[in-house]
Amino acid sequence: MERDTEDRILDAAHAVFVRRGTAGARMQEVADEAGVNKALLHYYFRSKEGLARAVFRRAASALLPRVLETLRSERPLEEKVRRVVEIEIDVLRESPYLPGYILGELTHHPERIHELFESVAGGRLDRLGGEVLEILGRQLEEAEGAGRARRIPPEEFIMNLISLVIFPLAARPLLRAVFDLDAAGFDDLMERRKSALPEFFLNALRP
Amino acid sequence: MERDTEDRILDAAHAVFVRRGTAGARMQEVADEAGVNKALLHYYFRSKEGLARAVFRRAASALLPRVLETLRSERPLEEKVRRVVEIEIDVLRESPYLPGYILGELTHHPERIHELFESVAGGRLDRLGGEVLEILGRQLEEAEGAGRARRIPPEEFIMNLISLVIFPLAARPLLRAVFDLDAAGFDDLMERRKSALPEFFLNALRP
DNA sequence: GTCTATATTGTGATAGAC
DNA sequence: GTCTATCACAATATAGAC
Repeated sequence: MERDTEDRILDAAHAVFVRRGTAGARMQEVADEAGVNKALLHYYFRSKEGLARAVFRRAASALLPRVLETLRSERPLEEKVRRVVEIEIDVLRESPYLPGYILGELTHHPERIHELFESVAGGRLDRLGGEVLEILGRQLEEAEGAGRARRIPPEEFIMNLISLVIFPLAARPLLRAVFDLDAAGFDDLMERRKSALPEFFLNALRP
Repeated sequence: MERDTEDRILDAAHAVFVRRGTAGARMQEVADEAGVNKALLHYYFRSKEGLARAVFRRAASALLPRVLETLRSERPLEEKVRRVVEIEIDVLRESPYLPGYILGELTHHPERIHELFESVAGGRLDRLGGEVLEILGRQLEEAEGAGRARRIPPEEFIMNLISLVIFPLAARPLLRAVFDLDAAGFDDLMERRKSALPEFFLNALRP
């Protein structure tokens, strides 16, 4: 059965906007990709800006919520690290343009951060962030008390983990050039990273 | 004394293109910022694409060469780590949009990677990359032999170091939102990072 | 080298038939 | 809801005077 037209348009817009960036995307290309007429895009989303917001919200939803939920859970730290790494690498293998798109949008349209807020935790990203910090802070203190970890603030924990996972995928073309890798070589590198990265990261936490 | 007109235009274009992204930048805005007429931009750079290439090359030159040179030198590993962190944080404090711009451009115009090649090492980025890998590989082996480090491939060393330095600056608006920081709070975080990050990273290398 | 004026095309958006 | 036709203007690029 055919999907809803609105959904088809949003799917098409997602593909086009993420690949080209909002400013570089063309409404005509979205219409072609969705197999409908340009006018329909305006019927459903009123303007290019409206479509851009919807796409950005959806893109952010694909990346953030699962990671934040994992970090907020009561699993042990070691498991959190392994899960976050695996989730992100798997999601982004299917969507190689996603991290570059989000970082580019945040840079060139900083006001889009509001969309990101609304796409997560019902607009209370700061509150969710606070919860995550609290839980991680507690876990890190416990690990420190038990001599299993050195002292490290939860902000640093999150920032470093996310950096290590996302950046190589956002900088894919650059890394491929510097390391002289073809597409398959890069995929191998990422597959190895699923175990190498947790090892590296957990080693950094040792006392 | 007045600078060269061509330089003034390139400076203006750099400011505008980095802030707006290539697709979002307007030639009129560049002309206004440079204090000249639109037509002059075409006189010096022929087309918007020509200007975009010049800007991208220049932006890449601000980030990559110093880091690659540092990594290629014969300094001890510990010092390399500290220097790379300090250089990048200082450069990017002055140019907050730079990493997001570069990652966005690489995502939306992957062919720009050629500009990046030419801006570094006279077009032999892969060769320079190879040299860096060789030197770092040797240093890491020595450290491993002396029991000062665990086994880690040089690709992983570079990838992880660069990720940890650049990503938080590229994702600045996101981190500010999640951690609920104002501009000054974020600057503090980065200043602390100059010592916290080398500590974290070097700890990860221990056997 | 630098400007004004203009050509030309691209692009988001709307009106109105079906 | 979906289409065709068209508008209005934005944006790159060029011609030609000074």
